[in-house]
Amino acid sequence: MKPNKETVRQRMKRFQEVCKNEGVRLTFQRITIFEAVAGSDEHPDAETIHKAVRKKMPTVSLDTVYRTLWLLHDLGLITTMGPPRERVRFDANTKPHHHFVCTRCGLARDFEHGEFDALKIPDEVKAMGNVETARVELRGVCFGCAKKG
Amino acid sequence: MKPNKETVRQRMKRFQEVCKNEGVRLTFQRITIFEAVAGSDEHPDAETIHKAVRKKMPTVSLDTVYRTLWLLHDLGLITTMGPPRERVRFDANTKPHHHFVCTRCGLARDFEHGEFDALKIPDEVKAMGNVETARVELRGVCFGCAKKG
DNA sequence: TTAGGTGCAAATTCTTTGCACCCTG
DNA sequence: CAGGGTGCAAAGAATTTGCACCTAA
Repeated sequence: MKPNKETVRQRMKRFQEVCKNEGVRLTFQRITIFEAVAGSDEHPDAETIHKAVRKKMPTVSLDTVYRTLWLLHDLGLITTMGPPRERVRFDANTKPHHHFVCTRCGLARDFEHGEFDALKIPDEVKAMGNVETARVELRGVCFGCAKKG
Repeated sequence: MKPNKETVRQRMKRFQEVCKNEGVRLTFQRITIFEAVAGSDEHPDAETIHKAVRKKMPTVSLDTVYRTLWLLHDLGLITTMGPPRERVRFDANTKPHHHFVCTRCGLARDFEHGEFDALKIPDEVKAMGNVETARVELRGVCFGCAKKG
């Protein structure tokens, strides 16, 4: 489930390239924070990421984590998802993908599915604007929660 | 675009029935707040709703608006959508529907589309849990924003 | 009548900002 | 070495809660 070494390596590489191209400095904080997001598939929120990076970098502040996450977001290196009533959550998977979200525990899992990437846009929507991305969000109860009753 | 009289009437009726069934009291505040959401298609946030209901009910407090909205949500009478980095927005359209969201101005428009309601759930996701709802979110730039450059 | 609902104000929670010092390029 | 980046502390915005009074059923 967790991104494998190779995936993480690719993401780090792209991160470094984009930063160089955009003239964004590669600081220890940014590298460590991006690494944390790139190595997780749990759509962590800012505070979770902060806790994780503190292990390598005990003095990093939460506000730097926020600043860095939104910077990475603006660079197109990570995306966000905001299940209502929860904190914003971050995701280093920038390939087209979709979500399964458990309405009970908040578990959010990515999945890729070519069919969903290629949905035919209804004319009604074409009349609203230019669609750039399509994301399907499937909601339900995960088996973990279902078991607990 | 705006829900027509008949739609609003139906929503109000359902609201009253559900409240009766669930033993939830029909207060002036609740009626007015639900009416405001039911009569809008703009996915207003709590503060927008507060401003709107104040016209009819100048003393209503923002916290009552919040409490009422989440109550309506828990009763299944309204749903929420949370575009990242924005406030939670509410929606009285509980029929299966999907969203077009402008990434520039935040415009969010509902659309119905049978094909999207009936998406075939991938086996991979069936292994995660029981899917209850499927919602497609199309993101792009609306024509209003595209024009402004 | 009476339990549930409301308004007020204060508390929380999450997130952002100003500023002086620091470090990458 | 210069300008972007960081940590700290404090501000801000959105949302929730405690409590005494009020009102729908």
